Amino acid sequence: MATARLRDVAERAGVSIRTVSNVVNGYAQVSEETRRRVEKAVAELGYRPNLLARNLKRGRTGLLALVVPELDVPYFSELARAVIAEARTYGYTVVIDQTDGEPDRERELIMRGASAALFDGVILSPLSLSQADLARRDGSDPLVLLGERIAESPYDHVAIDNVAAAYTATEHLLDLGRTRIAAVGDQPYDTGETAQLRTRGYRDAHAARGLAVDESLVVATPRFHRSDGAAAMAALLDRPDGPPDAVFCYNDLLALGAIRTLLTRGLRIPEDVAVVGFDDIEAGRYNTPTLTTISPDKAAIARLAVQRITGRLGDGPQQPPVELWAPHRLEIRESTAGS
Amino acid sequence: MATARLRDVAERAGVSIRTVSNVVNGYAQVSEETRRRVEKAVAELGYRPNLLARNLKRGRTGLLALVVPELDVPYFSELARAVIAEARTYGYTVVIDQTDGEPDRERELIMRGASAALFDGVILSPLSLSQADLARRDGSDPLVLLGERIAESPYDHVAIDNVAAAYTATEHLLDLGRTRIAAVGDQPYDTGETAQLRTRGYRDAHAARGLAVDESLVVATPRFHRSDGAAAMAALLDRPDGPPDAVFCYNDLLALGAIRTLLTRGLRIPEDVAVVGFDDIEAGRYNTPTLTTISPDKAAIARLAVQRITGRLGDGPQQPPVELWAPHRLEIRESTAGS
DNA sequence: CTGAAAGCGCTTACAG
DNA sequence: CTGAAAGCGCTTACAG
Repeated sequence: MATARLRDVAERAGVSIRTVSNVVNGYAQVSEETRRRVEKAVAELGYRPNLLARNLKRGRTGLLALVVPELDVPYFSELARAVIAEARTYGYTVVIDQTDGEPDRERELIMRGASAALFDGVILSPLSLSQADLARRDGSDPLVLLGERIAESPYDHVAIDNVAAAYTATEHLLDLGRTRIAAVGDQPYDTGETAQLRTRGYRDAHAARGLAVDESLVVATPRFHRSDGAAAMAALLDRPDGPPDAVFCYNDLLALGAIRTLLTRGLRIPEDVAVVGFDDIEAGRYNTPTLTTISPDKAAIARLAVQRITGRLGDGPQQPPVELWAPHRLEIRESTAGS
Repeated sequence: MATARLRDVAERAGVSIRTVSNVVNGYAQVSEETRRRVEKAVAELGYRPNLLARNLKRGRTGLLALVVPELDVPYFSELARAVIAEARTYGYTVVIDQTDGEPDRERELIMRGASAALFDGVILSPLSLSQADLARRDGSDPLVLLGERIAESPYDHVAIDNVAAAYTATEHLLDLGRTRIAAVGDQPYDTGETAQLRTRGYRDAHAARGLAVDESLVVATPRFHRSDGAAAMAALLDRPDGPPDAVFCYNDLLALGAIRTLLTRGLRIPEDVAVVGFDDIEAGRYNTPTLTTISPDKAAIARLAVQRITGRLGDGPQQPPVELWAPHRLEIRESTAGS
């Protein structure tokens, strides 16, 4: 009974399945009397259309997949909110998938999502799939990547300018007169492209003022969690040459972890150590001290990504892949400006 | 070309579609030579099985939906992580949907999810759908609800004991000698059932000691966000009779918002005001002060919910709906214990 | 306004 | 080991 089909409804109502389909979908004109009979049968049988069958026939599902590494990293959940809102304006429902950065899962999802008809399109924020991996695919899937196009890639990319953002963040610290600025969150390996771009911005800002970078102040972290930031900060404080006077963390979570360590050790923020984060998550706005951060325009990222996906869904001529840039700005708060 | 079908592969390889299906799914024995031909054709055509068609035929999708009000509320994203992990052990992929608490969306999702074949089952954390609403459905869907069964309901429920948890939290504050304990997060309306249970626990703890509750200290908040907690705390501080000496917030986000307000106003935590939250999200563990909170066993919630869903998916005899309880405990940290 | 029928792309008894 | 064929539950020209 949980599985009444169109045919069952038709039989019960004494009409053809075509007619049932018409009333269920609100198509065409159906006589009042027939409609009533059909609706009665639908109710009695508890009929609900099988979406798999409908989608198979229609050739679309109305579903967009958003694939992110970690949902409990606020940047991603906040981005998800923006994507969901944007997709709805196009009539799409978004369904979210978390990969935990496992390459197999990321691969599986772009396969099953983009080209296996389950989803009409996918927006992927790759973590363990390097840009090079992605460049190997043929690009015919409705897939938009979040993050700069580093290697040549056959897909659309939506990103903020990480080098420029990191440059701005570092410059802000330099403007404050800080001279020993640590950079926390480098990822000097294949899939750490975004982190590497931020490191580049950090270096460029120093170079622009003729300042040398103390390489020991550039610290790598395995992931971008609070615990990584706390641990990195602890290591920085334990250095024989004393603590840095500022820290640029590659995301807000790292910064929040670092702040916890600083406060626990009795250091003052920003007097002793100024801290800048990246992402502008809500937690940073309610932390004490509130967190200075780079704020990427998440709504813009969502808008560009969804637009690009839906644009590829029609039958129009396929456009060549592009790289789209969303704006960002520096949000100055207590962790660098005092209260 | 993006849409090569089984038939195309079969033609190219010069075999029947049955054979192609066999090699694609790794079924049966296929001669080395045939397999090679088929694999070559698959690669050349870039063939990937249409999952919609496969699922329609197989009668299952391997997809579980987790429907939550807000993904950027850390409790839900942390819960999502647990559900995803648990579901994987059963071979299920979970796909997440955010309703923003809109009743229409919650309704749509349980319709399309549970009984429209897109998902094999759904785990729903209802916000705007009251228990009464849910009780009206027929219960034949593979649907598990998160939250206590308040009204009679035909579905399985998985929850923690909110009354007991709130009782424990309040008792902890009373044990500290606090006498004016505010409760922040009441929702005295139809869909605020969980909040109301927490208020009941708060009252019971007072009653158990023969203490009267100052009704003006029970404050409602529209939602459970940091901003709501900050605003509620500000209002509490502005009272003519002075601030409370403790606050029990119905989730950690409210507590974090309240703490921000307290710190901004120059009050000391816990000396002037002790704060207890609910949920045990990561942010509370890195906040300064770290947050005392009720820690629901999210892994247990996930385990029970997924088990229950998968249990309903087989062909076995259907069991009557049950109410399952996950454990919780009080996690004492700096916001009540000092540092 | 409504029927009979083809077909979306698969899987899988049934034969051989 | 492999084919020919039915059917999962829909939608939708094509007729009438």
